[in-house]
Amino acid sequence: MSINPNISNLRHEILGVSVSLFAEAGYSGVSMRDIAKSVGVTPAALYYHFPDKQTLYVETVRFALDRNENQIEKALATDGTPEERFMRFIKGYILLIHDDPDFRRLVQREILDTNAERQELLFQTALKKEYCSLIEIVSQIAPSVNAHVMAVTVITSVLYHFEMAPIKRMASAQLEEPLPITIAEHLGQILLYGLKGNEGQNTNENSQTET
Amino acid sequence: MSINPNISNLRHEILGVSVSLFAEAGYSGVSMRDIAKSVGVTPAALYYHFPDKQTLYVETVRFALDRNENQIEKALATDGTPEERFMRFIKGYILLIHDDPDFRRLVQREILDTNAERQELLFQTALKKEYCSLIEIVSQIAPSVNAHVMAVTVITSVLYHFEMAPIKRMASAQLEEPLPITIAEHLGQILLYGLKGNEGQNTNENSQTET
DNA sequence: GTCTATATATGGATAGAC
DNA sequence: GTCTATCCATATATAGAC
Repeated sequence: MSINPNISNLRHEILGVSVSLFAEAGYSGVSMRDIAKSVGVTPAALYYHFPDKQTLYVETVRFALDRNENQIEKALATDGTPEERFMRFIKGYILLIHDDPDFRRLVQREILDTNAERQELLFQTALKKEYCSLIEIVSQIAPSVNAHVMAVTVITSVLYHFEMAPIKRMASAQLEEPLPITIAEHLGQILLYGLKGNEGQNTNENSQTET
Repeated sequence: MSINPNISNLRHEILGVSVSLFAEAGYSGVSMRDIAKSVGVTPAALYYHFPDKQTLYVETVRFALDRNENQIEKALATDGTPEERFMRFIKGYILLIHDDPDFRRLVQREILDTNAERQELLFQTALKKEYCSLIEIVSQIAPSVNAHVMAVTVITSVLYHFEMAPIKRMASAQLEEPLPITIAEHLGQILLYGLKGNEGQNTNENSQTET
């Protein structure tokens, strides 16, 4: 949405290439020379568009967030029943996270990052909305469930699901990876039943199955 | 503890320091100088114990895995009902992942890593056992649930839960972080009910089960 | 086994030509 | 706006003294 046609093409090309490279190797795993080479310019050209590597990196993260903003908005739409919103969130995010692996990995790297300032940027601009929406939805569906644990469970489940694909293949060699929408439906059902099952028994002093 | 007293103390000290540093900043974010400085020796001393940085890194990952082997074995014990095993897995892993944040972050970095060889090492020595155990347990509890989706959901939920702590704090400022055992109980209930709720869908007669 | 000293490569960043 | 050329800090790794 915020793409201004007046702004140089090279700037956008740099950002697009940077998303891939930083997603693949992380901030310190990519040099300005790597980026310049991938774009097909000299390192000096990068410094015309960005004052330093740190700034280029932050702009890269913003760029990756921006290009998924529409999808994110759709997944967070507030119409429908809480159950519908819950499933829409999971489907929307699984698709988003599946379709843009560079975005997914960049977000995962940012979460691992210890730079407080950059983490603040990511959490404020990306994850906070999702988290608060989930808290709201979950509280409506099942007030007695710990909404924080549930929200975190949903976010981690969608955000990291596809990173486990290699394990699936190793455990059952000729397993064909299901379509993302199929995964979303299974995941949504599991988590939705998890919510409702807990709601069934509100007072849990001995909350586990009898042994 | 599998620490062999015959092996040099410095080697172990290097590995211990390396776990922290690599967990914090990743492979390319840590230099041999950084490690040497943290240990209190010169870089040359590192090269007496390890041929190069790559090898030191791989040994560091092994070291971090080894020091948690006992806990992992306990969490994977095969006695008890499937439901008991399921809860034991979640409790054991949440505790392990909570108590050794360096191990947790190192594993997360390895999962993000694109080096196929190193990923194979991690998946074979650490994650495969967990994954296969979960597939087995889940199939016993709820044969009609997609066991792969469920196993991946459980692993991602425990492995990444604590990385979302900053978000929790941002969303509700004075929220006190609950004890790991409390988190494990909530998470276990949600996921166990998710399993059973889905199972109820097909064969609707067992609301109360085994002894 | 650990140090000093150093070879050699690669990193971020800038000046000035065009 | 992009390039050539280069500065300078930092990186991995090794040789040889002790």
